[in-house]
Amino acid sequence: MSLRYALLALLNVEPMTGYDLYKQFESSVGYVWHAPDSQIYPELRRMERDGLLEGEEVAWGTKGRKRQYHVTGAGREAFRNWINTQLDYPRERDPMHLKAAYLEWADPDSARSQLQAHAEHYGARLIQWQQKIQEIDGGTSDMLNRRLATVPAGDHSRVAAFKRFTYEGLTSRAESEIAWARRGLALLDELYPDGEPPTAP
Amino acid sequence: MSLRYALLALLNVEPMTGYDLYKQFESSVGYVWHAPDSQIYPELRRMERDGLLEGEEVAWGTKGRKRQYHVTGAGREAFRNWINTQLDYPRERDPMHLKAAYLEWADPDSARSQLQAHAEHYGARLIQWQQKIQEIDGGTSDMLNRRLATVPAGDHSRVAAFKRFTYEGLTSRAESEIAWARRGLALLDELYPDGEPPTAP
DNA sequence: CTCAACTAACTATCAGCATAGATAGTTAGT
DNA sequence: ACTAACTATCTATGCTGATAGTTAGTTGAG
Repeated sequence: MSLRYALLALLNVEPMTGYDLYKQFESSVGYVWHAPDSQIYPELRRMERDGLLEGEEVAWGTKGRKRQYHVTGAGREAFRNWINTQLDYPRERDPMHLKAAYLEWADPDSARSQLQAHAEHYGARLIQWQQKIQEIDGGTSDMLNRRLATVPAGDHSRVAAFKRFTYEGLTSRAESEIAWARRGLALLDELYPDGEPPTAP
Repeated sequence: MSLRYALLALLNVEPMTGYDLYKQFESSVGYVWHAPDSQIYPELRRMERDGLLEGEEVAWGTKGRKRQYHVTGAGREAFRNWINTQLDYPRERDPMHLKAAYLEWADPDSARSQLQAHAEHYGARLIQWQQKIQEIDGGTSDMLNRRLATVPAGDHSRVAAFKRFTYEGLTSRAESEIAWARRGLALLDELYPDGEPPTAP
């Protein structure tokens, strides 16, 4: 159900086509939320059906047509309603931590490379999210600037603060994952000091 | 696809019925991985069909019957294969962080209570996971003890170390989420010093 | 001019998971 | 003897998301 609200959030800034939204999710916005186009187009149709959006056929080239959606009053209300509603947390289900619990079954070299990959995965995210924070601080965030243009100047700092806050959360999560993976690598060195003992537990 | 391996992990320790496994996921094991019974029973049948498990009808009371599954050689191999395979990370998709990015739309009181709930949610998890660590350290973890009974004494410390490592990761993640939520609450106090300004952005 | 890359939208299929409910037998306490 | 709680298994429905296509028009570089 969150895809709907991610779409509303983006369309609150300005009207867009499904393809525009897809591009957003493929680039910077995708660092917070991602969706494939095969999910976006049908959802937009459902949202229009539900009265949250209104679509409008726009010419594109000579024969081309595209459908641009803008948020309706009901859409804005639904968004505000969502943002004020407590979300319910899913049960735990994390493949990497599940794996970690049974790492004695793994080939030590494989365990090492997987923890290494874990650190690298979050390392890459970390850089992206830190970059976002710098863009926010430097006023060079395209997304944020378009959003700021739609709110009174007095609210600018507030809007920026929440965006920054979001990325802070993501960076500290990434840092915690990296630290964990590093501890895991150290643990492997400790538990398998010499080369590679038999794999079968 | 991870459910399959979570089930194999549990069944590697001892044969169990679908209901036994369901109970495990409902209790302590559920702090790392959860699945409803409606997912477990069909998956067990598929796993038996795929030769990873063998099921056996066991009497239960006078008329009752239950099906107890044990892991086959192919099952153990599949598990070892999984644990040695690099997993691929899903794209970012976190409702709470999505929400946080648009918190200027929220009613400040609602924002506060949601961040409070976020901290409390992870606070509860934190306690559970810390408890697990203490059980591991104190040798009172039922699950771990049954698992240790199946491996040579020389491997005990290793097996325990990986379990502990898993819960360490989960606790530090929880701590990072709690810290983030607290920072959010402080931010709200900063941005809305006096009562509650108009909600509409 | 033409070809590659891009824009735009849509379809199909499948796994995972949530939710809800159905059925039937068992056990323990009153 | 009754009944509540538990054990055991199964089914149905629906949403989300991943993957992998298809179709058609547009734009820009060489």
